[in-house]
Amino acid sequence: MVDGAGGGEGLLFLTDEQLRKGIEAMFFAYRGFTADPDRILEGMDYGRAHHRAIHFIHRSPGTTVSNLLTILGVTKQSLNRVLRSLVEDGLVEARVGRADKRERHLYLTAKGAELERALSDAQRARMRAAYRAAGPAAVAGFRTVLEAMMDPEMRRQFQGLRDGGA
Amino acid sequence: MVDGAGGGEGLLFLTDEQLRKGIEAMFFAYRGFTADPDRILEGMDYGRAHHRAIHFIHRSPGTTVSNLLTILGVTKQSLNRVLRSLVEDGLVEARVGRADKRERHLYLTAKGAELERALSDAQRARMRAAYRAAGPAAVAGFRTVLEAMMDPEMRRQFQGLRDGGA
DNA sequence: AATTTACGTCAGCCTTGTTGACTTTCCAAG
DNA sequence: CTTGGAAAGTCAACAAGGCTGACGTAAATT
Repeated sequence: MVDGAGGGEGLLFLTDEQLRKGIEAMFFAYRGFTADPDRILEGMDYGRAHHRAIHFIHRSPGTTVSNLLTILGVTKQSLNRVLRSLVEDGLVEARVGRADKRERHLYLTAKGAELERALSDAQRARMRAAYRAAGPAAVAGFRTVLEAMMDPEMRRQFQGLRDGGA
Repeated sequence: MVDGAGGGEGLLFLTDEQLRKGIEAMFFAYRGFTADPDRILEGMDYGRAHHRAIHFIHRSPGTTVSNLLTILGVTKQSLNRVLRSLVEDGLVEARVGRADKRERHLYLTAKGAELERALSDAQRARMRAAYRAAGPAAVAGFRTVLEAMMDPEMRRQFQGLRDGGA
């Protein structure tokens, strides 16, 4: 740490300069964060939007389109385009709900799970390297600040999902 | 911290589940991170791309188009579209270099600086709140992990820029 | 003089967001 | 039972902002 962020000073480390560095760190880090999956996806007909859909279907199998809409924060029309191509290509299966036939429950096929694994392996590898380099205490701080940065609604989503809810 | 990331255990806290949570935290936090400026920009003719250009011109006044290209990681055609509208609208001034007349040195006008302030005030307010809620130790960890997550080239950019430099 | 560099621009394409209009299904009130 | 609204999902059309390719010009470099 070049500057005083890590010092033991009490409270007044929140200069505009400190905050600006945090902002830029988010910007550059997010680029790294998405770089590996983007590289895998390029050349296929898919993009980041497909990655996101696949990720959240994987982690909550059987979730509905509406659920996904809330989590991803896009319009249903936008999500639909992505979902349609994934279904057509046999990566995702959309089963009509038996309780409510309006709903589509989403599942990854074997092929979809395979792509999911390739994508998340790449992303996890970077995450793992960063975590290892930074150490457990830094990781805890990282997670704390990220949670504090979310919109309250998204934070609830995030925390709720952690306990494993579809 | 709900799970064991913050514990004092030696090394093996890097389960796939831990990593997945980190990945999702990045996703949700980045949404929050961009939400406030996006809200300000919507309605104007500008978007996130203009925000990024304005931000980096503000922090490195007199920077050239090439510099900006490297930092932002987009093509010149893409950046040019953004820059052209900012210059036309009188938010950015592009002065021909006196040492090297091929270069254009970029500066914010008073009007541009005003928008920059509105945007970064909003973003800093969120950052400040998150920092305050998380505390100094967490902030240090946050920055450490983010830096470790960047591509090496971008990390150099980031660290270089911290010491002040166009 | 020839080449390279920095920048600008035109044209066209792709991904991924948006809104608007529409169907099918469910449910609840009359 | 019917009807009317709400909810889930689909199709169409458009906009922002990435991209590549091709080309032009002025200035610097060799």
